[in-house]
Amino acid sequence: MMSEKTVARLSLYRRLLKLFSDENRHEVYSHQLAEVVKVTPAQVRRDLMVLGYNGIPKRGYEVAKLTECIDKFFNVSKGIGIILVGVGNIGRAMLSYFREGKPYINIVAAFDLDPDKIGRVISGCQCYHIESMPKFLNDNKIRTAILTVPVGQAQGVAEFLIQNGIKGILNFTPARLKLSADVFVEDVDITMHLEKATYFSSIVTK
Amino acid sequence: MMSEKTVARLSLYRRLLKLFSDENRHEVYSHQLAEVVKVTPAQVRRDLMVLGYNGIPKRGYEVAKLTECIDKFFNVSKGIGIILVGVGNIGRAMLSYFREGKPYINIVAAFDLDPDKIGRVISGCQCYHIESMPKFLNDNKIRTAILTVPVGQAQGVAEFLIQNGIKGILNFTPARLKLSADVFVEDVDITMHLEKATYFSSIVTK
DNA sequence: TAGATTGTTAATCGATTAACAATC
DNA sequence: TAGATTGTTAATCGATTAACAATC
Repeated sequence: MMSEKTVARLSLYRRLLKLFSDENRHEVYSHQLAEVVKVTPAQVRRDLMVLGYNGIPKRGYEVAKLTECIDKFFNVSKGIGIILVGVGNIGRAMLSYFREGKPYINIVAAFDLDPDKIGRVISGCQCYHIESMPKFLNDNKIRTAILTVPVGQAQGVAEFLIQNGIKGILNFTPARLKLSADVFVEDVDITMHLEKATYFSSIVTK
Repeated sequence: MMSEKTVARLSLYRRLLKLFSDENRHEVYSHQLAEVVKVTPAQVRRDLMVLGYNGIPKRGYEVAKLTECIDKFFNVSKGIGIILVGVGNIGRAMLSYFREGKPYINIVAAFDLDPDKIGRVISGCQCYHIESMPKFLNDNKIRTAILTVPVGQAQGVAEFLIQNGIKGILNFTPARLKLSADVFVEDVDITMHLEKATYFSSIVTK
């Protein structure tokens, strides 16, 4: 089983490789990736080993082939469809964010309760009533959802999601979801991140 | 020096304590906090030890006093002012998010380049031209900034921020900032989080 | 008292790094 | 060849947990 940190780093390497590719660089060394991601070159080599693609001593890794391997690891070719639940401020920001320049992950539908939002197209994404979600998920074989509902509704909506086949949730609410162990929850706890930033910015006086 | 993880957990404990307080619970055990945060009770006790407030065997921790200690740890009493740079979709979402129910952290000003935004009040926050930032930071002794500019401008704006006294950045851009070591950067890498969620939701079939 | 929880340390665990033979 | 980088493992490091005496 792949560690969460390795997966997170592979996502970063992927982005860096795109930059190298844009600059027409054909090879990259482990220490070049390591510098940006702030790990040792050995760690990078270790991460890349799991992809089953080998670098060449003295030449490094071929940018194109390595990109292909990481894309394969993340199943890019399939084109991943996800849904978003809760079209509030953060929900709309995410619809806009993932509309641009994320070619393989697409938010294919948004769901809400607010009659003002239902039926509208927001940042290119159709907004439906949450009641129509079960049928939608079943028809489209969606496994991942972005959760941007108000905190009080988070647990209930999350349970509703997994009842309908969702296996992974990107949780932007501050709620700590209690769900069965076979569901993956990635928390993005914005308040916590900001409290960390304010805490450390006040003590780094030195 | 406090570990980042400990600070992150203290932020979570703080929120949980507020919930306990709302329920009129006066005491809390380490294992009750541990369950929600998904660590062992020993870890919770260890985290709380650093606050210099002791629990009582058999009775646990007093919710009110413990809250007070964590608030003190995060310097709540001071009322922390932060700024936001880049009033795009995510920037506006953050302005709205931190306007509600975050009593001690306030976004006191937003900055942008877009003439359409400058001079407006967005989610209760005044929007200024980025040129007026140095004076504002100096007058108001701000140390923390939320960075929500387009990725291509992130590094430049971040350098501008630290030139003007910012010591901590909450970075919502996918850029990996290269800054001096005495600046704290908290990355919120949304694409990476989503890629993690999609990866793990596709392999938890079991 | 008996039983449960605390503060605290030693042991454990897992992730990271140093190191090095192999290789281009 | 000489020098640099790779794949890989043993050593290191730091964070977490188990364990237990002290305590209410």
